[in-house]
Amino acid sequence: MKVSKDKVAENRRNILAAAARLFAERGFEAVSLAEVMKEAGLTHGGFYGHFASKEDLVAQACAHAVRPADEEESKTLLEYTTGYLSPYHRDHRAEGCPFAALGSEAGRQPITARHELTEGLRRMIDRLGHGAPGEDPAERRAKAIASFSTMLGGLVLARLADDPALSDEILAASRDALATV
Amino acid sequence: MKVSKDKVAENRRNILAAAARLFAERGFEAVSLAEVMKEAGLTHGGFYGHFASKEDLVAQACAHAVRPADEEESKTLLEYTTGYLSPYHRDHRAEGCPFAALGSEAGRQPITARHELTEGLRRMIDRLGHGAPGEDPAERRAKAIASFSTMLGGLVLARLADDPALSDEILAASRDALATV
DNA sequence: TGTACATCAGTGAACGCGCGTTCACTGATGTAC
DNA sequence: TGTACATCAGTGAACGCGCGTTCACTGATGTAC
Repeated sequence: MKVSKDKVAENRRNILAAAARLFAERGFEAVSLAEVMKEAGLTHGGFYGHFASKEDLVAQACAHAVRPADEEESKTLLEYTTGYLSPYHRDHRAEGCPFAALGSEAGRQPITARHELTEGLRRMIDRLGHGAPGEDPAERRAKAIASFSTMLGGLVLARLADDPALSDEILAASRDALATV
Repeated sequence: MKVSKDKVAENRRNILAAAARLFAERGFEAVSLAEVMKEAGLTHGGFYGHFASKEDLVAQACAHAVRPADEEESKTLLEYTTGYLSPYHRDHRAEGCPFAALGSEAGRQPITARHELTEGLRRMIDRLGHGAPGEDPAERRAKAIASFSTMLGGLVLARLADDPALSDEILAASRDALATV
């Protein structure tokens, strides 16, 4: 049955949100289109009315995942770091940083998805740069990049470790290193 | 046809090496068992004579990928950093660091694979800690962990970025930050 | 040392299954009058 | 504003395909004598 234009737009947003969540949780390949549609409250046949292919969904879900968050603009780098390298963030992949959730897979995705993620990464670097300490913009930008590398790597390693003590130690060591930047 | 015991052992090593290479290049799920066996010079039917399942192969390939490299033991942390955050390493995923190639997927793998990777991570931290500067072992260890986080994150982001200039900038900023530790 | 044969690593066809994708159909929407 | 009907978003069965896995078979290995 046909649905209203508003409902169509809402369905599309739901599909993107469901895809972004599921991809972050289980990876691009492990999630089927049927699962995404079910999570969005629809049946799988309607998918191709919204997207051209799974590859298209992956790219648009990446764009959705890295879209500007509006708030948090005024956080300092250090404040951001503490929340990023927290046990809560480590344990909640689906609602966390998409770069940490999908980072190593992202490099092998089609250029469309990589491009969306790269644009998101630029915004992230700019945002962190505004809250970073340093004499001139170039120094602040370099600090933002290096700090984000440490955050991302620390979170990925903390999620990888199957020993909670080691995992906590990785979070703490990465946090402490960033506290002295 | 039956083959000699030596050949069986060699075949097994070839399967593990092929799997580790292909997994690092394309991820665990995108690589089929038939591809692994073909790369190892065998046909797919023989797979189950060596491994119980794909999950078993994934775990053992992880163990293979993070096995101690014997050499490089005496490198300083800074020397290691330079090679790690190099364009060559970024552009050669298959022969590079398995944590960077598979990091974000690894956290969602079965516990068997995560355990092998965690053991490899412990060895990596110990090795880097020996070459790290610092007053006492605890300080050197913390430095090794934070530095490896920066290396891993920097490499993952450099591989993700579809803009070569941004990618190079990420490598350089991460390298420079580690040079002053 | 030489021979006879049981063992078993590897082969390749076959399996069931879930995937991405397609399509005829349904029925609410929204436009033309 | 009210009615008639063309449009089209969503449904669910169906498709071909490649996957992980199984298995009857082959023939070189390596052991028993």
